[in-house]
Amino acid sequence: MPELPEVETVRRELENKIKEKIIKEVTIGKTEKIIQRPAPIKFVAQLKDKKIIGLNRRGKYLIICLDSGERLIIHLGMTGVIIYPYDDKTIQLKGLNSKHNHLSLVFTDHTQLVFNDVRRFGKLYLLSNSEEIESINKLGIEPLEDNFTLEVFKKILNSTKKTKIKSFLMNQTFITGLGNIYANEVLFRANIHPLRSILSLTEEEIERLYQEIKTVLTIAIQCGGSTVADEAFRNTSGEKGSFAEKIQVYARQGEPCKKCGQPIEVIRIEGRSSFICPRCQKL
DNA sequence: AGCAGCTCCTGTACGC
DNA sequence: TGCGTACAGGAGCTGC
Repeated sequence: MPELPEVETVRRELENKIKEKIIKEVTIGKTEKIIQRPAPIKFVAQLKDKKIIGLNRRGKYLIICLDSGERLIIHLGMTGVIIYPYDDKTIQLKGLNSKHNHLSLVFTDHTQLVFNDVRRFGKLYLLSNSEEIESINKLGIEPLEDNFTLEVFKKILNSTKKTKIKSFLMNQTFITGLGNIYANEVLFRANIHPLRSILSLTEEEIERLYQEIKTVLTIAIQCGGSTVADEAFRNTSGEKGSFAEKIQVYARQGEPCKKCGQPIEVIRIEGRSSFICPRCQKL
């Protein structure tokens, strides 16, 4: 699923490709629920004739800035993909079906950008320059920004001591950008069991955790994101990222731990699969 | 406060 | 072969 590194990969690629382009035509799919606001008719009308001046990211949200001061905000959900330049024939080769296209932007140079999302967990917003949304306002700190220091990390941990560490990492209001794959990887690499409470963590473990959050996300961005078996992450050209090869625990149940050889186990935490090495990550 | 459990959704994998 | 079912999970929600 797209987490911070995947969204950042899309942002970087897309920024080079679509900056300065002017939207000529806007088409939305039948599933209008994906458009959170404004109402679909207004959403389409307001995008028309706008020029793209830059792309930002906040957590897992992609923010496309327009010359009008408005922002087109995209959350990829589980299976959302942005394809540019879009071509009806070639997307099938990438394993995508055009019936799941939910937004299409045709630019004045006749190239096309498409947002495709099979499971429809993605969300689209078009906000005026002053408009804000709660889901972004409440997001926590960006783990790759300079202000995410060890001291700040400890302070955030201190605000919610009883929470289990996996829940903490997955909760976007503390640190934003980690999803199930990277939360699993970070905990494995730091040798910490996902059910450990924050209160139980030693100073050393907290430091390892801090380092691994930054390391894992940085490596993943360098790899252009990840793609695992059931997951459809593609960059904007439809290519798969290469972080998948570096994954240590996610979806490896039954396979030997890459550190000690013990079979990886899977447990469910808050409805999500957690993959652990029972020897390296003790409760 | 924290968490279990449910919802949204479709494609894939599996058992019979 | 085909049908039913479980599963994948980001985020928002209810309710204990």
